Amino acid sequence: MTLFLSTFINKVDRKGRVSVPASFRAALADQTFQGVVLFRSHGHACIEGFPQSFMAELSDRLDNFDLFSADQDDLATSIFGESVQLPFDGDGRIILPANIIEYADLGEQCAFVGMGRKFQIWNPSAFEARKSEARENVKSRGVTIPKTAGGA
Amino acid sequence: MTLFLSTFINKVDRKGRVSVPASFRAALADQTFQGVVLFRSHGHACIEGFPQSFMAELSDRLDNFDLFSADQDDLATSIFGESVQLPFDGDGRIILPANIIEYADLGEQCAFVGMGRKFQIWNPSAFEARKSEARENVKSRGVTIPKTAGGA
DNA sequence: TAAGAATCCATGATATCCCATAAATATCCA
DNA sequence: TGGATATTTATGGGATATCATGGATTCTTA
Repeated sequence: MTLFLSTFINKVDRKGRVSVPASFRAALADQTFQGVVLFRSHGHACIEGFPQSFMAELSDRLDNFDLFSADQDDLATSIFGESVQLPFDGDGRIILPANIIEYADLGEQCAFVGMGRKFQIWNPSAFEARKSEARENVKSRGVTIPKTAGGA
Repeated sequence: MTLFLSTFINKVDRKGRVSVPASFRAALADQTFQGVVLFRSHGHACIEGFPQSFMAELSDRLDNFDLFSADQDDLATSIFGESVQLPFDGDGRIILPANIIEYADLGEQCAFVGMGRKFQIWNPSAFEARKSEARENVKSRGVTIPKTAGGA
């Protein structure tokens, strides 16, 4: 199992610690770096989470932009420049930095949302809204999954 | 045999456990992940069930989208965020999460309905109603099965 | 030496594993 | 072919391990 699936709501304690769901940890077990990489999402008030090994692929994908384009520069800055690498403690928890908590408006709880090869961290009630929005978009815009390469 | 066929009604015990029909398990025997992936159906008050490999395929296809595009995000949220991955215990049972039981209104029993490459889980009496509805629709609208992909 | 981090330990809840039973099915052998 | 014996299944219950969580203790380092 290597995919991040399902949604888990865990508690953020007074120290900013939160358990990464056990199944997410299992999906990260084969990594050399035992932990996650987080950065603030561009499109939403949430946090993007990746395995450390996936960051290399992200970099490759960014190279498909023109090397000196404004877009490439912006993305690289906001992703690599702002990402944080958070190791698990002995009990599978990470400590969320203050700016992350603030950006995603995380309170006592946060939602870990599986997105396949990555995941997101949300304020639970904000995610509820996001969930219906996503479902609505898929339906109304008729978004489908392309069979092979070449999708939008 | 790799298809889910026929309908089986099994008991949901006090712990929320239910046996996956043996023939369904046989259809999943070649998988690396020994278990099923479930999510709430959009069209009906039932649960959709898939082999985990199906999710892996979806993930591969999603990789054709730009990583942070709105479409990718919407699809990943509504597909992966809302699914759950349930492993078999030693006796071929799974534990149904509370929100799944609630959504499909499952009581003491549930019906596993083979649908070919996927299956559905229903409240048995709700499924009886659904069955006659489906048969009626097929008859009145003269629905048929197209020869290959991309039919009518 | 005080503030913040990292590590360690305790605990209840829950999932996982293991075994027992009974019914249904399959298998075997005279 | 008949009938006795194995296997497989679905189901229930209890023991055990895991997980999320909170708090305490040790370690850094400013």
